[in-house]
Amino acid sequence: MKMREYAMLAALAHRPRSGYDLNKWFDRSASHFCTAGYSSVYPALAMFEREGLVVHETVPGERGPERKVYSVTGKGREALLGWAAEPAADSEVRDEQLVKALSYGMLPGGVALGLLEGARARHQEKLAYYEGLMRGLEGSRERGETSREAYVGTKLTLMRGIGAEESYVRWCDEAAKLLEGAAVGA
Amino acid sequence: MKMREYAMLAALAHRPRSGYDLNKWFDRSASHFCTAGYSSVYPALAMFEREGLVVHETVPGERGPERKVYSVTGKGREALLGWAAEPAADSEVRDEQLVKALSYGMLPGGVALGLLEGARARHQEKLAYYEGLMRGLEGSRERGETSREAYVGTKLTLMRGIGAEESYVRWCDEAAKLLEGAAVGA
DNA sequence: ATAGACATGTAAGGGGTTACATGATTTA
DNA sequence: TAAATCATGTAACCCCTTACATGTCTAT
Repeated sequence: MKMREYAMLAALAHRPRSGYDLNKWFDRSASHFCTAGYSSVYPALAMFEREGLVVHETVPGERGPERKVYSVTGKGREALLGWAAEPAADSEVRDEQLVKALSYGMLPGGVALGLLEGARARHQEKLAYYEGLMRGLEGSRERGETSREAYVGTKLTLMRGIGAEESYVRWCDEAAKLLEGAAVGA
Repeated sequence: MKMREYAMLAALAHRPRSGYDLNKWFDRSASHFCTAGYSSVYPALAMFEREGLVVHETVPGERGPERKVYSVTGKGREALLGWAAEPAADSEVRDEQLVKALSYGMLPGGVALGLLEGARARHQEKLAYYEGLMRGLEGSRERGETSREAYVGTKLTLMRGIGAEESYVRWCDEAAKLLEGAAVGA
């Protein structure tokens, strides 16, 4: 089983969810370390159920059609924790910005600076987004809506998201400084 | 054309290289933002040549068989710079460590702490590696072995590599602190 | 002579993204 | 009544990784 499947299992361990919810979770809360679309989620859920890692309950949708809400079984939790207790593989990053940055020294003056400014704004925005999620998590924990296990797991990923974006914003600033200093005409 | 191909073009613009060199460059200097193996590199090089983006010169290998050394043409440089001047897509990260961290609150005490220690060591090591590359780059620039364009491009990626690893090490420390405070028995 | 680095490629298989397909419910 | 959100799935294609295939040169 791949990382992505374990991510789903972990999200279900934090709280029972439907495939639709899982997809939203990937989009809104996990996209900075793992992604998935419907075509990964639904087949995975079916497989989990065949293997006895999850069970589902059909619930009438509050605002929409019927939902299949999945929860992890004891077996599923065991599989998850056995995997989580092993050392992790190196993380993989594909960053187009850095590939473009390889050529920033060849671009006419100012162009790269503009691109860095845009990148800075996008990362600053993401930073604010994760900070918002963090406030939401703390609130939900205080109101007793979130278990200690789920709180710790989610907080860890949000801390990383925030740290990563702060670090990226800093890079944008330092990169701009370097380009200003190294400008062709300077 | 995809990001990975432009990365190759940029590396060739910094300095002419063979497919073998390109592969080493991906492994040693670009793996923190873009990866590629032989089976991407050689077909891409052949395609670049068909499109007139690069030309190659066959050079007797100094310690080994013959090498095909590729350089970018004017057309290749144009294609590269045209692409580099466009805003970049969001970076994609696949971080198994964070997926495992989702379950750290469910792991028996101490286990997660041990995993974080191991992760910290690996990232600290990478940090030292990038710092070494940075020293090498500065030396090579001072000795006039590297053009200003190549220096700026490479420096930008190394700055990012260093910042990203520093930030990851910090996360490992903060995560450990959180787990110590939130331990089941605490 | 054998291991290891140098060097260039091809083939196959699996996983993941994108697009497709369908339908219910609510809100404007 | 149209758009947006809710909700569950399938199919096809592409890319990427892994493995395969071959050969040279140097150093031990």
